[in-house]
Amino acid sequence: MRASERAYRALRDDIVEWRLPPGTLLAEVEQSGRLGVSRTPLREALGRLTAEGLTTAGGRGVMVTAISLADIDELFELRETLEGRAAALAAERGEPATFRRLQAALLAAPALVTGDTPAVEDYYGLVSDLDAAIDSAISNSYLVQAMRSLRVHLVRIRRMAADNAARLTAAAAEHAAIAEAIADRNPRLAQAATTLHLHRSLSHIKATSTSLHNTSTSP
Amino acid sequence: MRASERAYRALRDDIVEWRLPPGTLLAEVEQSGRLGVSRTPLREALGRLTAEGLTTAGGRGVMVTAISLADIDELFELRETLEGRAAALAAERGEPATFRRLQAALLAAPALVTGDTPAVEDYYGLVSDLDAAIDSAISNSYLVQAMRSLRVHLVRIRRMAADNAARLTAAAAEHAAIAEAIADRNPRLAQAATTLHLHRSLSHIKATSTSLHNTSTSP
DNA sequence: AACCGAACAGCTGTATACACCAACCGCCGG
DNA sequence: CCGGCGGTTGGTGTATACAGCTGTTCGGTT
Repeated sequence: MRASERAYRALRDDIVEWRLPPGTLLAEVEQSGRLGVSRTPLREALGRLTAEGLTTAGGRGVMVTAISLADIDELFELRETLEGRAAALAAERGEPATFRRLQAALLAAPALVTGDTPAVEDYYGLVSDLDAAIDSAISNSYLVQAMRSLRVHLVRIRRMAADNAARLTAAAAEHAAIAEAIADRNPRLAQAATTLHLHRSLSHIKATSTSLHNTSTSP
Repeated sequence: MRASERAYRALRDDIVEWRLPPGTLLAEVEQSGRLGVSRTPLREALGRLTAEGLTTAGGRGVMVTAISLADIDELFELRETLEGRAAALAAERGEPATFRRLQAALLAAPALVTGDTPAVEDYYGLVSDLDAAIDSAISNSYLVQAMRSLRVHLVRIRRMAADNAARLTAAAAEHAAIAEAIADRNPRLAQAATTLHLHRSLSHIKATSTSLHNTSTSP
C-alpha cells in the first residue's frame, strides 16, 4: 500500500478515535517520524484530512478541529437532508428483497447489544450494511459521496456519546422501520422514518455528550 | 500566492472552461512545465481536483473526467436536495430586507441580458449574490460547503449549454421568485420555487446540450 | 515594570533526485 | 496470422535538500 494512504488512514483513525484530541498540532516532521513515512506523502494525507474538515490548516501547521455542539447541530441538519432524500430514493429504486432481509436482521439486533457478551461491532456492521444497501440502491454517486464525507465526522461524534444498550436497542428498531419503509417502496414513509431516527439520535448525543464536554473542558 | 494554489486555480479554470476537454491526460511533468511550478505543488493541485471529482486518478496519471447526461441528472438530483433545503432554511433564518433587495434587482435583470450590449456577466454576478446571501443566511457551514463543491461542476455544465437571452430572462424571474419567497419568510414556497427553477434549468440544459454532445462524439 | 523590536529557531513551501511500477512495443512461438 | 511475453520507456511515488516565512523570545528602552 502507498505510504500516503497508510499515513492518511492512520491519522484519520487516530482523530476519529480521539487518540488525537481536538487542538492537537500535527507538525509535519513530527508526524512523519511517528508514522515512518516521509514528509511528501504525509503532506498529501494532511491535505486530504483538511479537505474533509477533520483538520484545519491555519498559520503554522494543521490542527485537529474541534467539534462544538453547534457543529453537531449543523452536521445533523445536513445529514437529515441527505439521508432523508437517500431513503426516499432507495424506496423508489431499491430492490425490496434486500431491504426485507435487512429489516429482519435489524429486528433481531437487540439480542446483539444485550446479554453477557455484547457484540456491538456486529450491530454497527448491520447498520453499515443498511447504509451500503441504500447507497447502492439510489445509484447517485454524487449523493453517495456527500453522505460518505459526512460519515467520518459522525463516527467521531459517536465516540463522544455514550452508546448504551437501551439506546442501541431503540436505534435498531428505528433502522428496521427505515428498512421496512424502503422494502414497502414507500418514499415518504422512508424519509419520515429517517427523520425520526436522526432526531432521536441527535437528542441522545446532546443529552450524553454535554457531560463529556464539561469534563473535557475542565482544567 | 502559493504555487500550489496558482496551479490549482489554473487547472480548475482550464477544466471548467473546457480548455482541457474530458479525457485529457494531465501528466505531472508536462503540466508542471506548462504552469511554471514544480511537481510537488502540482501534485497537491491534482489531489484537490481529484477530491472534487473534476479529475480521476486511475492507473497512469490523472484524467479530466467526462460529464455524461446521467451525471447531470445525478448532479441536479443532489442539487435540488441541497438547494431546496437551503432556500427553506434561508426563509426561516434570513434577513428579509436583504432578499427583498435581491428580488428587486433580479426583476430588473432582464434588461441586462437583452439589448445591444448584453451584460451577461453582471447577471451571473446577481445570481452569485443571491447564492451568497442564502449561504450567509442559513449559517450552516457543512451545508454551504456541500453546495460549494457542487457549483464547480455546475459552472462546467453551464458552459456546455447554450444560454440564450430567453432562457436567462426566464431564469431571472425564477430567481426573483425564490428571493421573494425567502423575503416573505415562507420556507415551503422557497423550496418549491427552487425545485421549479432547477427543473426548468435542467430541462433547458438537456434540450440544448444534446446537440453539443452529438457533435463532441462525432468521429 | 511594561512594552517594543530584532534576532533566532522551527516550521512550512518548494524544488529536485532517485526508485519502483505500469503500460506500450516489438519479438517469438504456436 | 494471432496470442503470449519480455525489454524498454515514460510515468508516478517517495525521499531529501534548500529557501522563505512566521511565531517566539530575549534584550533594550521608556
